Amino acid sequence: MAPTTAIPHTPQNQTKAARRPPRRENRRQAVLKASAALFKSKGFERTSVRDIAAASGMLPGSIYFHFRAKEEILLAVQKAGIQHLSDAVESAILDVQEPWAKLEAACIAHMRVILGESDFAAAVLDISAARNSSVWPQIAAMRDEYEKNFRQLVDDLPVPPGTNRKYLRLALLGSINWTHRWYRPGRDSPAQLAVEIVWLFRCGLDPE
Amino acid sequence: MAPTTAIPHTPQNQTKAARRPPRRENRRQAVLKASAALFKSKGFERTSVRDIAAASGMLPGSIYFHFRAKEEILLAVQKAGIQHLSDAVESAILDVQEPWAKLEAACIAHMRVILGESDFAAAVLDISAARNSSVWPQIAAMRDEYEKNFRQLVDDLPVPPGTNRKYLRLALLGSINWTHRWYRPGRDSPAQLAVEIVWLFRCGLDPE
Amino acid sequence: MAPTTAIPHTPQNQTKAARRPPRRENRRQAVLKASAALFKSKGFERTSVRDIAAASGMLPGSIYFHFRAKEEILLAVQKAGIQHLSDAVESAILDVQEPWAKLEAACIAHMRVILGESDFAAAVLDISAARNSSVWPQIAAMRDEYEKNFRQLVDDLPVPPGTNRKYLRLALLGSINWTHRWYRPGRDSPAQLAVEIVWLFRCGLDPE
Amino acid sequence: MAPTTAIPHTPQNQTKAARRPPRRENRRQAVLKASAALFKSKGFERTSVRDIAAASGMLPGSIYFHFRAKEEILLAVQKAGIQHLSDAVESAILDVQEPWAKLEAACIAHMRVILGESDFAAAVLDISAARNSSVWPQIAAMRDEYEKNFRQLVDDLPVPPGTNRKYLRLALLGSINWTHRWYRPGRDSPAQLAVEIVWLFRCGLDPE
DNA sequence: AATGAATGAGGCTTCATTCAT
DNA sequence: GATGAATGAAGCCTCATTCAT
Repeated sequence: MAPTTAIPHTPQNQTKAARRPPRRENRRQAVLKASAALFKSKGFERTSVRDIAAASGMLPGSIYFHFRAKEEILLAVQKAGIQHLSDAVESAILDVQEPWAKLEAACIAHMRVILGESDFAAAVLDISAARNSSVWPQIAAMRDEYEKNFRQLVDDLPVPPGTNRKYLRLALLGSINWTHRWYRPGRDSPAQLAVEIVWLFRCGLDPE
Repeated sequence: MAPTTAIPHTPQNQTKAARRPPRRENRRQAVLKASAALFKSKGFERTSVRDIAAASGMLPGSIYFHFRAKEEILLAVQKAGIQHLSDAVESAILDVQEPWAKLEAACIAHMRVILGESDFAAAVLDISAARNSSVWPQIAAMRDEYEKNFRQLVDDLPVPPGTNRKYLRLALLGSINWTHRWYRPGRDSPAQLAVEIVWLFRCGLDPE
Repeated sequence: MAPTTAIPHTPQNQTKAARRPPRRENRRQAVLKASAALFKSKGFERTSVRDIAAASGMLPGSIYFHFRAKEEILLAVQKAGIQHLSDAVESAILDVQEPWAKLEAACIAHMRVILGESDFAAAVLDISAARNSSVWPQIAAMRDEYEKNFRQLVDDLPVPPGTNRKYLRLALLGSINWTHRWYRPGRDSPAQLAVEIVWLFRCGLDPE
Repeated sequence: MAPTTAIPHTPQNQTKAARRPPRRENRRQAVLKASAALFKSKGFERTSVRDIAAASGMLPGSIYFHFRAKEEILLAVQKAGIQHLSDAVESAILDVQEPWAKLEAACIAHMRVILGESDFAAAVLDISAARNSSVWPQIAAMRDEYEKNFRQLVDDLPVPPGTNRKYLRLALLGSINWTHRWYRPGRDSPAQLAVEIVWLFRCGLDPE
């Protein structure tokens, strides 16, 4: 008991061990946020480390205290973007049971992120810088891991026998991800778009 | 036969008008071909003018006899790629009348090009370098022009009333273009893939 | 005796003077040892303060508690290396009287150190970093001081009149120091090498 | 015959093929010369590519038209230095027959170069930058090749049976090369120094 | 005594581009 | 038509050092 009454006077001590890392982590996050925004607007290759430093309120050399190389920033941005997507999708499907509803919920969550304001998600969709970088293997692994969610969702769908589920999944993902090339906020929300697209796949068009 | 006897008197003129331009054009095409291949494998930004020159059998300075700037090469590559697509699609739908068959023919042609060996088409699908370049407006205009084909094809489709044809078109294009991110030559040919995807949109999945 | 009775009242003083400095001195020695090893294997310029810190189990900033600048580490390493040599030579010649035997003893001691495992001595022989540093004057002074030993030894030698003792000394030192560029532990020990070399100078080769 | 009368009007053509390379070669030599001087006075690591460019009358980027990397300049400087030595020694011993005289001639030539004004030879003797560079294997090979000359010269010497010729050679080379650490132009010339040193090895000191 | 974080200058190198020849 | 040589800006990154804590 004595200790517990003695320590309250020095709350810094307790928080020091808990706050220091956050400090560093904050700066790191600042770099990532600035980088994601720059990557989105100018592309990875056209963004210089100087740009990133300036946007993060640092000097160029300081970036290298937090990241070993420019490509490690790319990796971290991609990781964060995929994590955003993953978190959103997983929490969206948590309480949904019916297969089509579950898929729809996942698509809505996915699309809300990629069409939302997250610069991170935008970075995920621009694959070309990632594919040509030295960290592509790691990025590809994370992407695959994320796509497993959709594989499961599509596999659970009640579809006519003979349906190629792989093509179905990839066609759906293509339709959905392609939206970020043309979508502009306006009449329809990302969620409505998701619903429409899932509906297209579900019901088809042929009136006959 | 007559020409061969008539022309010999002005050999320079003829060679100037008939041989030089081809020669120059040949070199230009060589640069474009090499560039498209390099852009495909390394990306635009990671391809240097030196790389292009080396792959074209020239020295760096010589490139500038054919193009005013690196980004003009990008523009020309994109133009050629879109032209390939356009030619293929237009000739494919020429003799087809039925709307769904016509769309299918277009998709098959489109997909054959983008999944084929044309480095030019691959360059077209990597939008990010183009979007961040100074020639993006011109590239965007060409892409739009090409997509008009598909707008027409989708508009001619007999679909249930209330169908959002814009979303349908974009979803279809998304599914189709997305293939170049995952397709590997093997069991199914690009044409079969196109058929499958169009079928998905046409018939839907819901067994009920 | 008086001091020992006066001090017990201030135990802090004693521990401060007797315990803390050793601790600090230990860390300092650790830095020097790590530095000597790194300088030997990578050279002074290619060794970063970070390298030294890591090899000493510290962080970069901590080095500066013990040394004001990287070049002061170089100075300290050189000083330690020369001290090793000096101690070895002085104790080796202590009980030897005969001039040639005395020189031989010195050479054996010298060569044992420079061909031994002391990273410090190796640092001494790599003159180029030292010569280009800002602490070169101090280093040069220490080297000169050490070489005085050999000057004395050579001056005491009974040699034919007309012999240029300066050249003799420098030729001998050259032969001896050069060994560290080619010697590899094996058949002959450093001491045997020293004996051979001194013998060469003493007896000459010309059979006539 | 006709051609020979037609061509004189364009003498540039002929010289173009013969002068262009020299032009490039001249600039390359300028870089090497400036580099050797800078390496001698500041050391390789403390010499920046900017320094070299400035001393060669170029901009930093231009250096890389002539050399692929800073270390390739080091390699070229070392190569030139060793070539100087090799040429000097080979031509010096060409007409000498008697073994001791031949060795002496070689030593004189060698020492004239290393104590002369050639910045290249000075670079050769500063081994530490070379040893820590990535081009060390190539440099080491060239050095070995050069030292073979001396191996031959020492092997041809008439010496008492039991003499270790390897140690003899290395001791002699040590004495000779060490001079560049202490020699200052003055009373004795490099050649006189060489004679004295060879004499030391030949005749020994022991008056008995 | 030591550390974490940052600094800012400077390192080597690449690059698109130019231009006399 | 093409080349060789150079340019100069900018690229990524490392480094010795500092300083509040």
